[in-house]
Amino acid sequence: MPVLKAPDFSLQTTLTSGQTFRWHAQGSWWYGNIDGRFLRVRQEGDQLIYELGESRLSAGDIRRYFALDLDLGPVLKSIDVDPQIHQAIERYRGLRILRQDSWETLASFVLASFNNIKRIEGMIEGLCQSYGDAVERRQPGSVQGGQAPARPALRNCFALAGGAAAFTFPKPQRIAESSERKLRQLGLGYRAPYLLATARRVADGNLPMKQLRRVNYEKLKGALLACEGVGDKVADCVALFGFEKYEAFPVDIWMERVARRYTRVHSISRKRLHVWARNRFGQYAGYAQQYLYHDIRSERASG
DNA sequence: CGCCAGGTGCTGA
DNA sequence: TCAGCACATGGC
Repeated sequence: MPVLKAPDFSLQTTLTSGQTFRWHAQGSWWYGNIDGRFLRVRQEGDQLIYELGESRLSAGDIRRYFALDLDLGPVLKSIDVDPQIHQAIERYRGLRILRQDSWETLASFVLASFNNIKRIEGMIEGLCQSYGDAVERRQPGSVQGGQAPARPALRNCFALAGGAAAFTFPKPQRIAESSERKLRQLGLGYRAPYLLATARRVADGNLPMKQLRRVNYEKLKGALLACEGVGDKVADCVALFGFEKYEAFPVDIWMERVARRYTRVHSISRKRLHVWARNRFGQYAGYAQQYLYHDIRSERASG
C-alpha cells in the first residue's frame, strides 16, 4: 500500500476540525475524495497510508491536499504567543489546514452560515446526491465476463464506506441550472437563493475562481463578498480553506467565546475581534483560529 | 419542547 | 460604524 511521510500531522484532528464536511470514518480508515477522485486514508505514526482504487491521484496530489509539504513547526511557533493558543497547540498539534477545492469550499460555507455541522453535512450530502455524479462502488470479488452490465461512468471500490453509491460535489453549472424551489426542497432553507445566486455567479464567470487564486487576500475577500450569502465570516473561511490565505481569520460564535477567555469583555464586535486577532497572530492567523476553534469546541463537547 | 447552530442582509440611528 | 431584527430547519 502506498505511504506518505507525514510528520507533525494528525489525520483525525484535521478531518474533525470543522473545515471539511464529506469525510467518513470506518474502522481505522477515512473515506473521502479529492476533486472527485475517491480514496481512503489512515494514519500509523508519522505515516499516511492510502488506497486509491481506480482514482487517478498522484502522491503529490494527496500530499498537497493534506498540506504535508508545509513545515508546520515554524508556523506554530509564529502563532504561539500566549497561554491560550499554547494550550490549543499542545493538545492538537498536527492539525493542518487542508487545501480544498475553492468552489466546494465556497458553496459549503454558504450553507454553513447560522447552522450546525451535522446538518451542514446532511445538506451537502443531499446536494451531492441531487446534482453530483454517482460513483458506484465496485465489488472487489465480483465475477467478470459475459455482457458487462450498463456501467456508470465512474467506479471506485472506495467510493463509499457503507452501501449504495457515492457522489461527487456538483459543478457550479449544475446548481446554476436548478431553481430556488428545488434547492429549498433539499432543506437548504433561506440559504437556497444564496447558493443559487453564488453558483450562477461562478458559472457565469463573474467570480473567476481560477484567476482569484493569484490575487492577494484583500482582493480575494472583496470578490467573495460580492456574492449573496457571503459575509465576512464565510469569505474568511473560503479564503483560508479554499485559497490558502493563512492570514484569514474567520470570526464565528465560537471565536466570540474564545475572545471572552482572553478579555472577559462580554461584547466585542466581530469586526474588532477580526482586527485584534490578525494583529495578534500575524500571517498565520488562520492557523491560530483553527486551533482555537477546535480546542474550545472539543472542550465544550467533553464537558 | 426550547435552545442552538462555523451569519447574512436589511434598516434605522 | 453600530445595534436590532427576520430568516428555515433540524440536532439535541
